[in-house]
Amino acid sequence: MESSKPSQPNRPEKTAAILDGAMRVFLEQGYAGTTMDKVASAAGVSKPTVYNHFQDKEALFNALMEKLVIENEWAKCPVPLALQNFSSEPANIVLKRIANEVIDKCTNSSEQMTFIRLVIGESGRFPELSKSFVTNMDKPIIDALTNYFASQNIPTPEVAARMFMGTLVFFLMTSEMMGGKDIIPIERDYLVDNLINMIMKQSA
Amino acid sequence: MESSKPSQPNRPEKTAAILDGAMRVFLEQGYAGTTMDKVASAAGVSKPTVYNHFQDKEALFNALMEKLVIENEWAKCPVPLALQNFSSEPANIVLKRIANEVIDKCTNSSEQMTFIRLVIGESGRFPELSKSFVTNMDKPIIDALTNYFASQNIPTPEVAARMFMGTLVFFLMTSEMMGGKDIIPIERDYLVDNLINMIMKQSA
DNA sequence: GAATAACTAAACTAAACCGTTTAGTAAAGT
DNA sequence: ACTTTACTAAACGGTTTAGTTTAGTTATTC
Repeated sequence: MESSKPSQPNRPEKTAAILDGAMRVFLEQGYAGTTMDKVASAAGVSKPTVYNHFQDKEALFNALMEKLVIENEWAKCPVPLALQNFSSEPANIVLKRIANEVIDKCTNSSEQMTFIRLVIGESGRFPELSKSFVTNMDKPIIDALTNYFASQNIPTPEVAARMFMGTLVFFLMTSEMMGGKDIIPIERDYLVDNLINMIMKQSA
Repeated sequence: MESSKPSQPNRPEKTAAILDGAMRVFLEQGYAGTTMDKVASAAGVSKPTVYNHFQDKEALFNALMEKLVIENEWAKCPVPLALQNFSSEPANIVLKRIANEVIDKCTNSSEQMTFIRLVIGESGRFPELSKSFVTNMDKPIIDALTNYFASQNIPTPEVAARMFMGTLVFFLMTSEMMGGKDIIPIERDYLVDNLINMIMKQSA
């Protein structure tokens, strides 16, 4: 007779393969457009194995998104690290590099954009997911920027941090995500340079 | 024998009823969560009638979204109108009223938020929809703000307009749409006042 | 009063999909 | 050799859904 916990983790490498396949399908097709057959096929795994590792489609989706949110390179790499290591450089140089890294991360890999689209699109049905996104992605960036602006004697650093990120996010959303590049065009460097200028003028 | 166009518009009031019912269901359930039975029921109409007025689910969705985008009160009401009629008042008063109207429009009616969520969430599958959104919603607002900031001698009015809207949109997205009100809290008036302050300081 | 146009209610078709089951395989331990 | 564990391939059951069909109703018009 088996012990009362039959749901022992199976082969961990299979779990990883399933999550990897699920990532590709979910990011490409959205939640509703994803079928468990496609996930199994993309993972190189049989469908029952998927159900041995995850209870159902929703549990798989939640596990995947949690993983993507937590170990996302976006939150790990650019902003908090850049602000702690290079804060001896001039502020406009530091900020410009950060802005360009944020923009590049989104424009170069379409996965980043698709991921955010998915989080927003499903934030009605999966409110915990979007909260986790804010906690693990937005909050570290806003906190790091706020501290940095405070160290640069910007009078209202929380506001400056939100203006900085807000302007970049709005630019990315309208230009890239929603295909508005040619509808309300603006040169990227022109926007970034003047955004930084406007904020940094406050410290003088 | 009927003329070669059998698809004459049926009773227009039925068309309106279908669009109205479809609006409620689509905004509440999203594209995938919406069934044509629910639409027919919400519209007080039989399912074949839905299909007599619209070719299929996708055509109905497109027609509805096009209508919502074009005749949206958001694009009609606050920004362009406010800027043309009251531009004799002090700039910080005008901008504060606009900011509050934009925020109120989104926080008071959950439909506005759900609508935007839907547009973003489906912008992968319906790219024309999001482009239409940018054209009819973002562009008029950005253009009006740009002209206004130019009239107030702000040096880079296009950038200021994007900072203004970007900060508000970022605030609404993180706080309201993604449930981050308590995760990265900021007082609304504090944000709006200092956002306007920062921008208007540029004209001096 | 017959014909027509727009509609309704309800049943139906065809396909998709979630999740399960069945039967069987490969590898490891005992 | 026997059992157990983790898996595969394929089929299946039940549900949901887009879209259609059928039969009948209301209202208008000729």
